[in-house]
Amino acid sequence: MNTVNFGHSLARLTWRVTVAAALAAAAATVSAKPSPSVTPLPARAFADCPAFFVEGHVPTPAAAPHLGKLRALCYEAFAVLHNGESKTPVYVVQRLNRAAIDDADEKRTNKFFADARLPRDERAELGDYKRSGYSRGHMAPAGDMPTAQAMAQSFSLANMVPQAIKHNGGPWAKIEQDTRRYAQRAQGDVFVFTGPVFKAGSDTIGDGQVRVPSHLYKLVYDATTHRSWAYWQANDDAERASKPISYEELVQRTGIQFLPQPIRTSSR
DNA sequence: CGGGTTCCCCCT
DNA sequence: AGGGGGAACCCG
Repeated sequence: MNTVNFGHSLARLTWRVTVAAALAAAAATVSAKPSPSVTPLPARAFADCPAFFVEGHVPTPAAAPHLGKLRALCYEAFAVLHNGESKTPVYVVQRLNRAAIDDADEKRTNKFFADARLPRDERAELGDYKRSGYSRGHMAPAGDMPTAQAMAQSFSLANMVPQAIKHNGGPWAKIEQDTRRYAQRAQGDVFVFTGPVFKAGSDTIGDGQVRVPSHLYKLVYDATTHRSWAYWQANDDAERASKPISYEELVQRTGIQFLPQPIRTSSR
């Protein structure tokens, strides 16, 4: 219901969802007061798509509010660390380069779907977003997708957050285009992490209570020049273009160490 | 449920 | 003016 069966071509892909439920159950018995606990990522998280991660480093969020059951999802052109509590990504990661962007000329499909690889109680449904007042905002943008299959996959709600409509089509769209243009002119690989940040007591949409982020970020890391910068935007229709922040500042604000340490990185 | 159409807003 | 990010509505 409200999900998409990709059909034979995708079934052959042998995607695997890395499930951390067993670890979560074990962790729950450890502490009598399991206040904000985070499901530990299994050692083989993203084992099916290691190429999206800088030197194989899988960023793991520190314990924080609204971080629930974490699952690792591999797609053809991006990977999602999904949070079953917020029913959104923690982050979505892409590895872009000139060849990939030169291929990114697929026709936009607009076929949004609930991702059947996630348990029902951990995933957003189409009905949660309908008439919510928010748009279904891509984290890995449709405009970056190099193949028809990747384009279709990008419309998974596991790649979405409830986003202020004017923000999505306004300053955020420009950030996506700027990032795409940068990757097209880059010498080599550019890693991009995109995700939401939630305030305590944030709003939710729909019966499924999909959490509405207060901010969105997009980290760009050029693996050739070792330059990095991050966009940090309020999820608000009144938000305007703003100057990027440093990698270090983004780590402070999110509690997520996106890049392996030690790493040489400088601002743009 | 699929597909097509119409509309909206923002940015270049 | 055109393109890109969407929503909502209609119709088989």
